Amino acid sequence: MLKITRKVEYALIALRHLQQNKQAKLCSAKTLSLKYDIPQELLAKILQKLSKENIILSVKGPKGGYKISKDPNTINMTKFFEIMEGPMGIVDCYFDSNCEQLSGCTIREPINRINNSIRTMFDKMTLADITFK
Amino acid sequence: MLKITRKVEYALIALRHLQQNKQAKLCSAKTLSLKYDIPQELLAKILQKLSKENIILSVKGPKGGYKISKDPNTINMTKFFEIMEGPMGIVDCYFDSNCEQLSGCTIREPINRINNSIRTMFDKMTLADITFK
DNA sequence: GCTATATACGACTAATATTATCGTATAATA
DNA sequence: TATTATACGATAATATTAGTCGTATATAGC
Repeated sequence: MLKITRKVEYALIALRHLQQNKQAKLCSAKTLSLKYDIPQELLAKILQKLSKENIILSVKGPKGGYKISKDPNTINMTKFFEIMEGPMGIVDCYFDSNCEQLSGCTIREPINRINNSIRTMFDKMTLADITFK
Repeated sequence: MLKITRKVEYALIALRHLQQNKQAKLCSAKTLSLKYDIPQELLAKILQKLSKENIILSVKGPKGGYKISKDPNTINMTKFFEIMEGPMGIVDCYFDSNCEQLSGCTIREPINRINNSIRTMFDKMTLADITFK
């Protein structure tokens, strides 16, 4: 429980690399997958998602690849997690209105307090805290 | 990601009930499962685990059941989560020394900082924050 | 223009983890 | 001794996550 997924791990490793190894230089999915032993197709998809959200920039063709396109200090971890995996919460009830427990659930309020605490914590952290420090 | 499991949810709902409905009175797994629409066998196992850890007390036989046996103010959420699901961390690397990435992993330090933040947060919360408030 | 290399992306399969059920044993009440 | 309850290991069902495959598109270099 309370685990980040490998997708998120891979994304962070890749972003850290892109951040630290000269912002100007392009780096391909293949290069990263070999260097960090990450399945290439999977990493490619992750990078595509990050590119779609303009966190990194992609260039097609030979000599193509990815590079950082946004200051990682400007992206907080809540946003990053939600880009990677959708709405973040330790339970789904806030987003999933189909929960058949909803009416009888007795722990929604306390759970939401925990949710908010976690959110607040991640709101205060930025990608740079992970990719640079 | 970062979700609590249903086992934990069920445990919290049951504990809240036991806590609020007269500490002295025994309550069976069946009663709770009917009231909160939780699969009986599953709930029973959860209660057995809590009983093994002396958070609740179990009594066998007809008229048997469970009741709170420890002040929920004395059990912090880190301990509770670890009773329910084992070691808590947003990644396994701290516990799983088999991670083949370990040597090359570049995000262990920042990830551990997040881990510690979450732990610290849950260390400060007690079961009573959920079962009573 | 052609070839090689790279991103883009949807569909699919495999692996793993979670959730739930079943069977059987034991204890205690009446 | 019949009934009701906990104890617990084994297994089945389901959901989630991880990884693969096929195809399309862009572009650099020859």
